[in-house]
Amino acid sequence: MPKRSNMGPPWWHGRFQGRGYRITVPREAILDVLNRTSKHLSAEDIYLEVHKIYPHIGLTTIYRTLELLVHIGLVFKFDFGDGRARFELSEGPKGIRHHHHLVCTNCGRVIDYTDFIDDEIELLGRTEKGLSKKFNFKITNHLIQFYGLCDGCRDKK
Amino acid sequence: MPKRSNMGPPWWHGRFQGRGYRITVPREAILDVLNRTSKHLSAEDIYLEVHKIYPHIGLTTIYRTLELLVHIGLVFKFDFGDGRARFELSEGPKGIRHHHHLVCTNCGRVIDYTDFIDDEIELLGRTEKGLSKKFNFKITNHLIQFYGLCDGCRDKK
DNA sequence: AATATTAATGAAAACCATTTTCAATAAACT
DNA sequence: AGTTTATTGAAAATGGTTTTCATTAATATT
Repeated sequence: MPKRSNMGPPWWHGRFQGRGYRITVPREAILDVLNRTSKHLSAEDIYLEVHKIYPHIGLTTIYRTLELLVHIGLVFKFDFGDGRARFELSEGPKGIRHHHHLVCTNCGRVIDYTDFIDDEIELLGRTEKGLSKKFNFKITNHLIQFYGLCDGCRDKK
Repeated sequence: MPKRSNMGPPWWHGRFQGRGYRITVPREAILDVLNRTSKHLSAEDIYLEVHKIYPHIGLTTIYRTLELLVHIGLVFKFDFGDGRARFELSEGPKGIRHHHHLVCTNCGRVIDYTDFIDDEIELLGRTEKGLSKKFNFKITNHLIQFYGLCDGCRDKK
């Protein structure tokens, strides 16, 4: 249930208006779902969640909206190698929920970690600046993932 | 043309034998293609390349072999967001060809960079050690990608 | 070297996440 | 309220990847 309460329009409205994009019920519902979770949701996960409240919203709209949200930088799309994309609200490196992933290549488990983020941020800051300059590339986000065998899988092999 | 010349069996044989995996013509051909390029090849790219020399080898075998190679850690699978996976021979952070990617979210261009790798290695070493200990995770590889707009795309928007 | 064992292969079909099509709907502007 | 045009939903299409199954060939055994 998207709760707008009484503190004016949600923070994301500005990202739509002025670019020709419209604020619609499905879009608000999807952002709301993403905003409430810290999990890595697939398009279908989001569909099922949205469906509970708005049964008429179709999976196609979920995909289209996610594509838009990724495009305007509100959402980040991940690939953990299981054939379906995952989505999270994107927060820059300074965001409170910013984290990276540890992916088990055997069972597919994904662990979020926030440790060492400070060191990483410092390095990433330098790297981004350097790359940005060298390649005239405007960097908007980054992805760091470690792969290996998780606690449960490392001994079984 | 897989060239084995005269210096004994290729370095990867040891990764197959002893684990019950067999050394076959398709597998050698695929590794050979990957070994000769520095591009990011899709399964189909590899198929077409292999097909020039071994026209009877099918796409199915390419997929199966790549899956195996990824599983035993010889190959790394990337996702650049265009709906098809890319493969590269995996080299650890110290490998001569080790690099990271800059991905343009507008046109899909991928730039390899090796700059700042030294700094990264130092940080990654620490991070890996810490994460490995904290989560009892055996880290075998990592992925670092920056996203943004490339030289050609940044102004057009 | 011949045979037995079983992993690997190829062709076709199946799979399934994602995208496209197109007519109907509903934001935002006048 | 009326107009414009972005957005939506349902169904069909797409296309990379996986599965099936009978055949072939790499390795082990004799």
